[in-house]
Amino acid sequence: MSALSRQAMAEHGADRFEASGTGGGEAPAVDFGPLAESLGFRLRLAQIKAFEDFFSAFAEEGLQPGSFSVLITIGENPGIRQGVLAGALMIKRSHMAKIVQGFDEAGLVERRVPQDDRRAVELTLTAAGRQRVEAVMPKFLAHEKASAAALTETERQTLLSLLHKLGGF
Amino acid sequence: MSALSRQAMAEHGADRFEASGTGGGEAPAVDFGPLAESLGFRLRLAQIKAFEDFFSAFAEEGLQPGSFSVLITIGENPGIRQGVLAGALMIKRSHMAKIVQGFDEAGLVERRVPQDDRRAVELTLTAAGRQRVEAVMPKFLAHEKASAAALTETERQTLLSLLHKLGGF
DNA sequence: TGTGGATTGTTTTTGAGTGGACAAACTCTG
DNA sequence: CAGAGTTTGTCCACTCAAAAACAATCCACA
Repeated sequence: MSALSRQAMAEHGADRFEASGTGGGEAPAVDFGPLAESLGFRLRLAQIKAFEDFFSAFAEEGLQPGSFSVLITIGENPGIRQGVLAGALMIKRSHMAKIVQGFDEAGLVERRVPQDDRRAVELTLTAAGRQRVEAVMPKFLAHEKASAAALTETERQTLLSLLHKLGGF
Repeated sequence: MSALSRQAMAEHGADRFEASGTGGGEAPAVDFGPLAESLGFRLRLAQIKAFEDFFSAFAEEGLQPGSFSVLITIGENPGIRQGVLAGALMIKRSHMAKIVQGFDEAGLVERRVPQDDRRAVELTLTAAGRQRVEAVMPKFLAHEKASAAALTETERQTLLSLLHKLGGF
């Protein structure tokens, strides 16, 4: 049964997705019941898997998905406020403070307090920071491509669009 | 521009998704750069949002998405092995031990050691556990429906199928 | 002017989740 | 049967991330 053909069946509320083991042979099937139809549940499973893949690919670089996205986004938005960055990436401000502190100490990010609002912090990549991003980017793009290998390009774009729409932003 | 119409544009690599603030008015737009096209990144965003929604809906019940899914899955698969459960829900065995311990102490789950393999633990809901699940289920289903309100039913099913396919199980 | 409230980032504390070492039980092979 | 290797769950130490309390600054309005 193809994944997309399930659509018609589901209208009758009669199907149940199951978890069969990934590779190893005789993993018992698990019935997810109503969870199988839950977007939140499926999102969680997909995201955990995506994170694991990212980790195993970038472990040696000492990179984590979260902080890597911070670095890239600062590069794309020089002078961005720390709170705005946190909001966009859905990272709590308290956590963002830690992350930025780490990057600052590592010399990858510069924090600048603007004169018109001395509470705020504006973030920019240092030369080392830009260099770091450029160094890792090719591997990142390759990883992206590989992680979407199970989908056609059209499916991938559809998935992106639907996630985008679901988030409402 | 509709979310789905972006598909054609993206082929030319010229578009950039942006993060506009959800509600409050003048939130500055943030350029995600290559991240906007990243499945892992979009998954993370969508999942964080889904979790937050779940939390704000179920805070008073003292329920968390992860442990709730454990409870439901035990209910759907009486006698399931603890390790099998952990594998299906992508929860590490060490963590599952903690979760199950909590449910056991709360009297919601019964742990039984089968005779044919005295290392293993088989899990079943107690009467109180079943009652708990039944009590929360209507609210959960309503929450699911509300959280998918931004999508049509067809889009929702497509999204489920694509997530399913992406995970490869 | 100056005072109360809101915003911005930091610090502290708490909990979720992981990794690794471990003990007990099982299996396979000689 | 005996031993090595594997599987299953548990415990402990640790990291990641969130919640809450906090300090500094800004803003609105009398």
